[in-house]
Amino acid sequence: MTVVTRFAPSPTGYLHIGGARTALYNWLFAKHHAEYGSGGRFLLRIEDTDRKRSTEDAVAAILDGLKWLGLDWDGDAVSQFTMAGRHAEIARQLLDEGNAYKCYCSPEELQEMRDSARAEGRKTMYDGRWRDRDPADAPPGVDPVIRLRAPHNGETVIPDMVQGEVKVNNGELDDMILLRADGSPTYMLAVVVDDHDMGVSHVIRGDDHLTNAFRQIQIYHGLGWEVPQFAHIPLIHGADGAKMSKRHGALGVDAYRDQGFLPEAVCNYLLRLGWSHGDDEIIRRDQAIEWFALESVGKSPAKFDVDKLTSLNGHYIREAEDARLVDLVMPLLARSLDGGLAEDTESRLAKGMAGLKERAKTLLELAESAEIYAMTRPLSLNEKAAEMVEGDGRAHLTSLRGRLADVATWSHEALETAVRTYAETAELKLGKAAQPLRAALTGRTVSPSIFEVIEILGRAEVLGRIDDVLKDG
RNA sequence: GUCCCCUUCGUCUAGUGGCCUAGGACAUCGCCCUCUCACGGCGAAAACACGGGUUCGAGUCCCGUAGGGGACGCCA
Repeated sequence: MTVVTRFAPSPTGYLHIGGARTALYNWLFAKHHAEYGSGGRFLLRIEDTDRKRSTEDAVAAILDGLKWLGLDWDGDAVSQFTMAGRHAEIARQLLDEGNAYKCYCSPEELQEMRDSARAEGRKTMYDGRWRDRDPADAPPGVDPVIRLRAPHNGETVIPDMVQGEVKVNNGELDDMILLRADGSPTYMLAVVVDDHDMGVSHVIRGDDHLTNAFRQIQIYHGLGWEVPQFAHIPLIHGADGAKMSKRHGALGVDAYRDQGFLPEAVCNYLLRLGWSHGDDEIIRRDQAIEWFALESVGKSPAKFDVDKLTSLNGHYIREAEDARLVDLVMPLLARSLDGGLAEDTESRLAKGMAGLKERAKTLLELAESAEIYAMTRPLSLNEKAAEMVEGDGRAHLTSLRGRLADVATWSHEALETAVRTYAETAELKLGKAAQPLRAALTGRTVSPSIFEVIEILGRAEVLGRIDDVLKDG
């Protein structure tokens, strides 16, 4: 049997990190079955029935986020709103079959019902006052809502692939609204109908939907439809232990992109947040597809830890192709240097990327360290670097300038030999000579191997940068 | 308040009754490597929420307590 999963975000904002993980798990589960089972498809449905809160921008942001993460969906994204007619038709069917009824309560009346129930410590449920009332009693001029005639006795159980069997007494559940007074479907009805119509076999979503599943199962039963497999994955919590919500500082995936994270790092991190495969930490996508199973999803919520994401990101940066990193860094450099890039920045970066990427944990750090190849003369030295080219440092620099000018073959081996020879003759530790050089050539006290930097910058630029420093002061 | 769920190092987790003196990863701290910073290597510190059972034996099973979370909309 083919596995069909779906990701069903409501377009009220960006794709936040929790949603991204839900999408990842759905995608992985479908891909796993596509490659190792008897087929799998991953669908995308935009839950835009709330017209007031849904926006085009949000839809675009969500699609963008998924694409950035590399989570491609099968077929076109489905707009739930466009299915409203179908939803109403099903509500009508339920009504005709006696599994639903019209309720003429006003929103105010319901609010009172809830308020007094809570005040008295009772469950805040609809009391079913129109469940068996004669429709002839309907107040004139009031558009009714349609409610499900839910069972009052027995229990409803969710066989959940992550949470196990979760049960509730039907007495705890009230008759939910399926169709609003204006004829539009509620979320509960719409999800069930759409999942059924789209042939969804596995509903993998956040744990905050677990209690919704009870009600949805009742709708499936009312319709006589087969209930899909459920898998409610634990939520991601913020540092304070509460659910990561948008108003809680949860960031959109675009924010992580802007902070210099690679999509593969974000995916790897998200995958490991709540799921594990023994002691494995670095898990490439193809490996994830092979290994992913709902059985190994944990049951407890996890806190988001940027440090670990950052560490993973450093790993993936080191592993990334140099050319790709150059492409990612160039626009960042253009921005930070305000367009004033050295002419051969790109070719220098191509040569220097191997040394650069080893030292960066984010693309932002990478771009910052890459500035040494992009800046035009004269460089401005930071405070510590400026100190380093004073006094002894200045003297060494002067000597070193001469030695470098005389190096026959401009290779980092020959350059290193030249500098080492100088240090030995002057009876210096290599660092005493290397640091002033680094300061003069990069304006900083930290950089890739200074010999590599010298080679890449080229003789003219190197001598020029040294002269700039020796000139002033 | 009611219902549902969760509980192993600071964090993510391994662990499915004996292999646990509880393993790995991130973070932290030391040492090594070293032209700086990283990377890498080695090492340290760090956890089974608590209380009862069941069992020859419990981190692993059961019950309770505490703590945390989620859901209780004509939102999704």
